[in-house]
Amino acid sequence: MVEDVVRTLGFLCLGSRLRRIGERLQADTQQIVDAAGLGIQAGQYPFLAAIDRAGPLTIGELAQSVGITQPGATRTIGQLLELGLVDMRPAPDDQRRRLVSLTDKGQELVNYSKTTIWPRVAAAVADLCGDLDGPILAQLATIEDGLAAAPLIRRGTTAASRVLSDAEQEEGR
Amino acid sequence: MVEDVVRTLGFLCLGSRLRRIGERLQADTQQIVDAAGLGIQAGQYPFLAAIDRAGPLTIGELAQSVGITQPGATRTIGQLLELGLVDMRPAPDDQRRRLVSLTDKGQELVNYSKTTIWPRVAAAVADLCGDLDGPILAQLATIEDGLAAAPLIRRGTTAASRVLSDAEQEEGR
DNA sequence: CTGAGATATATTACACGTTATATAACAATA
DNA sequence: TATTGTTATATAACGTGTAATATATCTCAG
Repeated sequence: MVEDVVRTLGFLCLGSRLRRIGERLQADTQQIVDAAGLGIQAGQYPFLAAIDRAGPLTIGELAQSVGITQPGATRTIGQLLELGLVDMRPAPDDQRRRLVSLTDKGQELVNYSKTTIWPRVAAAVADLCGDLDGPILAQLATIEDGLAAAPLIRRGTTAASRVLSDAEQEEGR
Repeated sequence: MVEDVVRTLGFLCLGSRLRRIGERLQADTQQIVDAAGLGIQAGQYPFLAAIDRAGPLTIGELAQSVGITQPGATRTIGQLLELGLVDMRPAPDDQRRRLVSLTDKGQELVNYSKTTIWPRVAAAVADLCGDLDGPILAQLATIEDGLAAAPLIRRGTTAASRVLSDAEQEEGR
């Protein structure tokens, strides 16, 4: 077996490692989403969730809200337009801004996801790392080992509804 | 100010969030590397470090070692070949395998980086999150806030040598 | 020793992030 | 009001990960 250098090098490779774990988590999440038969990418959800929470948002606000750059937001919103999940029209007061809102179809998808997929994913992730504590490198090692032992799709199918609100509290610090 | 949904949604978006932070860390690391005037990408370092630690490795072993897929390893090694930092030749016993080793130039770069850049980066990251403890979501929030307050390049220029060995111990659990 | 399957690497196409820059609309001042 | 600068979005080019597949080499059963 070969040494995992990214893991061995600790803080030096923390960036690579976070990215790597994040990609793995997203891929695992995609499996759960796909299993529900919705034709959507997991990475598109934060955009829908942002509009669902805050009401119609401009491209720039969406970019800020999901934490990526504006061209990335423009592209993803383009995809969601194609899928008929969102609608875009110029803001009435400023023709430069484009207000993006959920279509009925988009709102339905969000409502459905909120009751089924999202709690399921949150519960699986919580099962993976919800009770962890301690230095970050140790937690990451546990998460990596945990994912190797059992992917998200085989985790946490119970107590799902509890988890979302916990997450929000967490952030409220 | 717009709400950060990825942060708000907690475990549900942990994948996106880890990726986002990882990308940010890597971009910050690149600044430090660039400041040293070496014409190398931060993401290429793990490959060099892997060979430096284990001796010549095949493409497949490198992929495993760095934790990416084989096509990614093939591409990065291609770049390092272009840069003259590594050498590749078929394994003597199996013509399918390609053994990748450091050139003199590559070894020099590693030796130099080991004494200057790597401790610098590790120290900056340790300064950012070395003393953190507690649930992972809280730690991530602190890291995000910390990066916003002061990027890596403005962190941890002292006590650098200590950090690398600590990281290795950490992993030894 | 030959043909079938397995394995290692290379190639291709794609996903999704970035930076840099173009374009359109707004704001302000000479 | 015409010009000049700023702001919002779109587009282009690129980086670096992935999955799917082609190609070359090895292994082994018949």
